[in-house]
Order: sequence, then C-alpha cells, then structure tokens
Amino acid sequence: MRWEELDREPCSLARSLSIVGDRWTLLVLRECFLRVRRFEEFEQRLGIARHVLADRLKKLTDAGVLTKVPYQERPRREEYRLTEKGLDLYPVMLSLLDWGDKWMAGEEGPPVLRRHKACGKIARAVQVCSECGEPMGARDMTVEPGKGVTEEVLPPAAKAEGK
Amino acid sequence: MRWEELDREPCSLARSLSIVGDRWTLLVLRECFLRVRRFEEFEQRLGIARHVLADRLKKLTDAGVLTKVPYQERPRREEYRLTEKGLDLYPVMLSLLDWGDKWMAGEEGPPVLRRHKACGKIARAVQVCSECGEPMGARDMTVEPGKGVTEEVLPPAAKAEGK
DNA sequence: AACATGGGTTCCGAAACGGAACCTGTCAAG
DNA sequence: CTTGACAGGTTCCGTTTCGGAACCCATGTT
Repeated sequence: MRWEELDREPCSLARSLSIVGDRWTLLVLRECFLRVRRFEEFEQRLGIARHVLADRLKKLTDAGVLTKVPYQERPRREEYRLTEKGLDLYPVMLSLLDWGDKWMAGEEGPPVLRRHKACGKIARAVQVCSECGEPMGARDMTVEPGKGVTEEVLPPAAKAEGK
Repeated sequence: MRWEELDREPCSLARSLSIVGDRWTLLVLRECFLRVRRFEEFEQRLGIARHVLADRLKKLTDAGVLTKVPYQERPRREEYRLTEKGLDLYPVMLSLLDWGDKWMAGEEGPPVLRRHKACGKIARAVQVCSECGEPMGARDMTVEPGKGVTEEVLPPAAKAEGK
C-alpha cells in the first residue's frame, strides 16, 4: 500500500487517512474548529513550519475540506474556512478528544472542557446506531464486502465472525 | 509544537495524535479490529516496510494500546492484541470510516459495509451527548479551559462564542 | 546439512520535516 | 520617494523518517 495511492484503496478508513492521516492535518483542523482562519494565526498557534502549513492548507482546500474566502481586496487576502465536508469531520475530532480525555489526561483531568449547548452540561460523545439508536461498540459489529470488493480483502478471522 | 512533545500538550487531540497521528498507526489498528494479530499478516495485508511495522507495534505496545500475548513457546512467538485502551479507539475508527463512506466513496458506494448485530441493519454511527442524548454537532458545543490551563490557549473567536 | 518459519534488525537512497531567509503586493509614515 | 510594516507565501539546507531489500537468529522439518 503506497501513500500516494491511499485514496484509491477499497477502504474508507484508508481514504480518510489519505486526507487527515499525517502529523499536522488534524491539528490544523482543530484550529479551524476553534475558528482560526488565517495563515499567520495557524502558524503562531501551532508552531508549524511555514511551508508545511502552506502545503497542508493547499491539500485541504484541494480536497474540499477547507475553502478560501477573501476578506479584503488590494492587497487580496483570503482566509480558510471549513466546508460542509470539513464540518463533517467533527465526529473524528470529538472521538479523538474523548479518547485523549479518558486515556491521556493526567491528575488534573482534561485540559479543555466541552459544554453541550442543548443541555448546558460538560459532555462527551456516545456513538449510537443510526438505525436503532443502541450503542455501537467494537464488538457489536460485523463487516461484509460492499460493491466491487471481493471477499479476500477481509481477513479470515473477520469473515468467520459474520457466520 | 514539536512532535516528540505532543503527548505533553494541553490538548487531548494533540495527545491522542502523539499515538495515532502518523501515516501507518491507524491502518495497523484497522487490522487489529479485523482480528489480525501477527507480524507477517500485518506486513502482507498492509505492504508496510518491516522496520516501520516493528516500530509502530512497539510504540503501540509501549503506549498500552496493544499487548503481546504468547501463542507458542520454543520458539517463543507472540501476537498483538488490542487492550481495553485500544478497543476504546473504535469510535475513532468508526467516525473516520463513516466520513470516508460519505465523502470518499465513488459510484459504487462504500467498499465495506458494517452491520450492527443488535438490529441486523447496515448502520453508521451517530454521536449523541452522554448527558442528554441529543445529537452533538460541531456548532452545538462551546469550549472552556479545564484545570491548569489558562484562557490564552483558546483563540479569541472561540472564547467570544461562549459568552 | 539444507531449508523453512516467524519476527525481527541493518543499510541505503528518497521523501518529508524544521528552521531560517527571502520574495511579493499594498499601504502608511517620514 | 525611500523605508518599513503586514499577510501570505516560496526557497534553501540540514536532519528525520520512510520504502525496499538484504541479512540475522532460534527453532523445527526433510
């Protein structure tokens, strides 16, 4: 599996990682969700090398995750904003945040708290089934090949389990 | 922000990424969730360079995400299994899978389908609030600093919003 | 003795990264 | 009308990391 061809792998995880699966991209997107939008502000807050930042912003824009919107002409300046596709990455951020809160926080607990506007409480996310509303854990699921994918892409152990 | 110090950043996302935020780690973990456990099988299914695989497995084991369990003595052979900490990464996998299914699938739809054992249907995950059960979207949340974190870590736009 | 097996380690050239310097429009000040 | 500032990059160079192949090692089989 080569990195440049990840986006054509028959696996949605691999395809997602072709966009967000590197050192910096998800940190850039964290800033986007915190409403950071300008090159300099990304750079200062992240301490990322400028050319790496430029490259990530370009890739995210090309991928349709961010979009450049002008905020002044003469000289033309543009800022980066999340598209719908980008906003849809929120569950990814949230699940990583929750995992970090649970497993990587020290004595002091989570460094940043998230409050749910609807109920006003500090909350974490629970994943439930889109069809029945019951919780979805790692071992509550079976996998099966979709269209255009052969059985072999799934390892024997995973296939056996579906039977 | 230096890569080697990511695990001490006051941000659960950064801390999570210090473990899973590179090219290969989440793909290795995908295989783990598909019940792949042995060095050779990881290598063959992923096409990863052997020393990179050895390094990732060691780091995941050191981090407590995987554990080595012997499956034979003489010669001693060990396989890698997900710990509870590792199984807890399922929401991360699932949210990346769902995003890829939605945004990166072509004409043919998602390459692999996930069926929820509880209801028997092909399903995706929905994130709901652990406190009130209502959906949690990107703009349904506000952030506030936790213990030991000063206001400055949050950008002005994010702070203004909480008011 | 020769070969196979599982799980690595070593070595080398290519790619990605970190840090600093430099470039490009535009405007404001001296 | 030169100088400087600002935002947003690009270029260059030395260090890490990666991809690919070769090699190592304990054991068991032919």
